Amino acid sequence: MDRPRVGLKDVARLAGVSVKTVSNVVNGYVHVTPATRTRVEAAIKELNYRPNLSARNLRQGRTGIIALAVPELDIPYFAELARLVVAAAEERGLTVLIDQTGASREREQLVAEGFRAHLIDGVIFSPLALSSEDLAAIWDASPTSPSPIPTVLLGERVYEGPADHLVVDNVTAAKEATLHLAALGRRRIAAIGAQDDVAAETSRLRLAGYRLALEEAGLPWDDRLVVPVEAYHRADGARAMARLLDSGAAPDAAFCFNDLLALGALRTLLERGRSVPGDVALAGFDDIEDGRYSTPTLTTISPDKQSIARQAVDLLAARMASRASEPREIRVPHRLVVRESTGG
Amino acid sequence: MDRPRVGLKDVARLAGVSVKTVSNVVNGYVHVTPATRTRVEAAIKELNYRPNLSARNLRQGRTGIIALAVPELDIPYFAELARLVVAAAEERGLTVLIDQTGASREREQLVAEGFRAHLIDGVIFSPLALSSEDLAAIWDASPTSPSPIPTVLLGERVYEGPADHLVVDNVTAAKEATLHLAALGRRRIAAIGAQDDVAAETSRLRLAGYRLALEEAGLPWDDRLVVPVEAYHRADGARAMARLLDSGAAPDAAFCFNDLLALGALRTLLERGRSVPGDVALAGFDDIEDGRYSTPTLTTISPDKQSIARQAVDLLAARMASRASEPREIRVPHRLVVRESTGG
DNA sequence: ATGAAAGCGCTAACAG
DNA sequence: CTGTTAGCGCTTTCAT
Repeated sequence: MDRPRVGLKDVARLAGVSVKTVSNVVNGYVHVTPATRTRVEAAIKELNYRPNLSARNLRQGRTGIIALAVPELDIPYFAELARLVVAAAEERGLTVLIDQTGASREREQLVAEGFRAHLIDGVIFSPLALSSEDLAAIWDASPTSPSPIPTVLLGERVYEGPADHLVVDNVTAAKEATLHLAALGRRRIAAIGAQDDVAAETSRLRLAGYRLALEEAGLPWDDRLVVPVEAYHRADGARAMARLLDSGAAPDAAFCFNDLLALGALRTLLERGRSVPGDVALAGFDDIEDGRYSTPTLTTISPDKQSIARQAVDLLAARMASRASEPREIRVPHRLVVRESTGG
Repeated sequence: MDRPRVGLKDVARLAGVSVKTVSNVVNGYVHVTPATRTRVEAAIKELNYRPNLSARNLRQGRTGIIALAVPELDIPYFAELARLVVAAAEERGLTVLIDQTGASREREQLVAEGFRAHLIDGVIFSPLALSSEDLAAIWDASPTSPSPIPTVLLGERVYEGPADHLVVDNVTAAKEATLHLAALGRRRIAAIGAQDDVAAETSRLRLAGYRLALEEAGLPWDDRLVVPVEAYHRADGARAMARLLDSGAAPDAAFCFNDLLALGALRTLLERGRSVPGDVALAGFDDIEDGRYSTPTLTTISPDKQSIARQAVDLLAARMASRASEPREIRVPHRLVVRESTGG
């Protein structure tokens, strides 16, 4: 019951041609007589031949596999992104291997180092725990070390190195969201999602946008309204809002640094009998599906994920093709989507 | 700026040993003098050597990669499952390649046929569109064809063939959920998630459980309360509930065949000013995170996903090791989790 | 404990 | 248009 190993040679023998011809047929080369082509195809079918990808990869020096490194698959934003990236890659004949880093610095370092070198041709990387310094340390390492694996970085401009960046304008977007809350007449706008970690670039930028918005709206900065979180999950948002309410300095609005935090905060508010947006208006970031079906539906910043996925794959493909191109930075559009949680 | 290709040979030369010795060191074989081992390791580090996995795979005839084939990653149930499977596989030194079938029959057929043969050693497969007949057609095909790729099937017992099954007792679970609703005194319990498709085994089984529960509770069957859906997304649940309400034959409870449908239905109910569970009690299936943070929180059937993931990988590993084992069927435990949507 | 050499299945030169 | 042949980088006998 062992799987019979059938190779090009076997097909060639059966079809009465050479391996080269079979190879040509398999790879869809043009210069093959229809007659031989048919014969070869019949033989392939009869033997149920499958090309051995390992061998092909070995020969060609590439695998056609790219990695998508994300913190966690069950964060809806990354799940949605993953689906889109896989689809975009498929159109280009690339296979995607998804790597979950768990937002761990160690795992992310491995990814950046290209620990699966020779298995993957490139990586689309959404770093969370890694700082700019970490990346620099890895990529600028020793001059004798191989040049880094072709990489496209998602989310922030974290490193001035040989990688393309696909960035969302976090500062502007956060500012827009906060200004929207201010425009509703809210005066005590909380920010949920601050992070102490030096590597938390996203958090820093969104906080900066929040701060700018306060200034522009003429609202005072209040430390008690800025709530740090450990991670960007629903549970963290729920806890953060509970802390705010318990502190006595209750807000009348909150800008949450992602939708999951907002959904957690929403749960806490409703659980405690507050109305949204009546008592507290809520805005998030990411535009995940959940926010379109929660009650109230969630106002959010919507980055163009479709565009992120497509361009990430395009950039990576280009970079894999010609190793030596200049690093490019592409700004991804976003828009504020107003829904019920801010009375839209 | 081309990546210098460094191979075993280069390391061997630098360390002043043979390739075999380097290979031994890399693979952690025992019979190596500490002295040589150190020397080799230094050389590896200096050259930044990475073993070429394609070559290793070619030689060994296996890749250490398994596929997880699921309909869509941004269905939270599958995202959660994917995370767990990836983690479990990693513990066993396996890499997971996630395949999105989009619930398309064609794509699922490819997976079952092992279209990435020689790249993946086995597959954990959650078929949705494929019928038992489809699988039989593929696997029993011709006697000359190679034996199918080691496969573990998730979800239903779809095929009496050389694959292991990891099944949730859908009938019993659906019955439990429906009986729970009946026990609340609800008389007009809707079923959301019926599917016409012959291949929709899940739907059929959950519907069967619903029917059994009605009988046991002495409730009449009412066709108008059984709502078909196209897919198992929030939007379908929302539409289904809208249809129910518009039909005039409004239910006082609904068993939704998954949590996403329930969340969609919930949205419609709240949007139209109905109270949950006051006017309509709601139960789902899957126990995804969302249901723990919705308002009201969602009563649901919780299959042990951790156990599914772990056992799927274990079964697959065993099957890959010895091709000829008897197909096994393992029942995964589930429990009813009562939350606010049924007044828990 | 280490070395030499064969060959996994494929593609890319190069012939014919 | 098709055939022959040489490796891709690694593991694995078989020697030593």
